Amino acid sequence: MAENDKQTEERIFEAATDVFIEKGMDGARMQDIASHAGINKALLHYYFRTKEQLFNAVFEMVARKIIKKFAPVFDENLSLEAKIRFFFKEHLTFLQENPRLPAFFLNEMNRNPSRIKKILSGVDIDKLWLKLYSQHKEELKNYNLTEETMPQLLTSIVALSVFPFAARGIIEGVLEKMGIDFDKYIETRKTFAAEFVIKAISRP
Amino acid sequence: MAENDKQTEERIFEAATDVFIEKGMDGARMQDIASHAGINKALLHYYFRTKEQLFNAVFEMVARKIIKKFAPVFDENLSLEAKIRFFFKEHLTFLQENPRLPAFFLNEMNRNPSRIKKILSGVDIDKLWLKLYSQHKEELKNYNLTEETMPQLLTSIVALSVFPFAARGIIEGVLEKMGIDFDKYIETRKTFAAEFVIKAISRP
DNA sequence: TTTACTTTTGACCCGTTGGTTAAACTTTAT
DNA sequence: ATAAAGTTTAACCAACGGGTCAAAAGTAAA
Repeated sequence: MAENDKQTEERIFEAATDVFIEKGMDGARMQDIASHAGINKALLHYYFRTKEQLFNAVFEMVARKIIKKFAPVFDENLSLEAKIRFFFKEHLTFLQENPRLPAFFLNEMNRNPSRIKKILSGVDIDKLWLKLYSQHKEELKNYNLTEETMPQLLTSIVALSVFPFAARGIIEGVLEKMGIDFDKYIETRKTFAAEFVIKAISRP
Repeated sequence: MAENDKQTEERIFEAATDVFIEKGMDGARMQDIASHAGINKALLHYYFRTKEQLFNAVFEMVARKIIKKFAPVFDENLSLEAKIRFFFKEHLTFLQENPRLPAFFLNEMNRNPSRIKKILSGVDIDKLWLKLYSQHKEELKNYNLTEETMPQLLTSIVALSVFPFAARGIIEGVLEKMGIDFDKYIETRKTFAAEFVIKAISRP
């Protein structure tokens, strides 16, 4: 039973994840989730009392998954340049496997800004920030970067990786018109973005 | 009457724009729009038969507004570097005045990908692309950029400008934790992003 | 002032949707 | 075997939400 339990609850959770990511909280229908899981709507409410609760469970899992993907950058013992290359390769591969995550996450974040604090409270951003900064203090000086420009640099790096998926529809449409394949474009991007950033921060 | 007509219809349109941008198509309620416009729900349907129709009107207007902001870059007679600086200043200022546009636009685009073709069909992307490329053929050669890397470069530029607003919630939250103001961050970004890109494409 | 027309409204309709309930069915423990 | 506990279902409910309608209010021309 604990067996079957897990199975049913997990089936529900996976179905919910799929539907919520595709349609968003507002667009998703409980009946749709139930059908996807191959069960009754009442059973859905038996495992997750309300739509809100179910959504929260899914969203938190997605948030954890996303944040986890940023962590290695702080741990790996690599030079700054190597870290940048490492990040784009790893992160873009992750997004290739989960192409709808950025749009879903960003949208739900905007829909309900109060989540931000909750998610951010779980991570000591400032600590990580300082850690990264002190790890590469020497290099950064070499690159002519101050502590002040760190937010600009880091958001730029994330932007270059995430944006193509957040705006996938339009980008795919534009690329298509010029005979370029999106997957190929992303593959190229893994190295392009890294070299782009490295060159941008290098001394002339 | 034609006077009052315009007034009412315009009030409705503006109210609809506000509500749709804030809540999205799925989250918006006709009653909410009516209240915002200070009118009856029936009157709403008198001017715009259905929710879909009203939404389409709003969305098309937003799309035009956004696309219009990209056009000048192709027309201005400036060097590539000047164009890059011009773009970031102009575009980020535009987004400061319309901070919710990116999230709304991207989300609705993902929700209904068929819009993409319709919007893209209105613009000769490939022509503009070539125009931009031929305008700066000499410089690009100088910068060591080929025609192949143009998509990577252009999407990167857009990403650096749009992403901070598409992910505003999170970025604002992170910045806040380190005592940085979002508006200040954007102000800094106008020059940072431009210099970042210019340096990235410059020869060593 | 009457007539013809447009604009605005309150009341109503009805399909959808999140959520409930009571009973049937399974499993586990005694 | 049987009682107790957990699991699953069909049927149901209330309210929400887009959309309609007929009548009232306003406007302009004859």
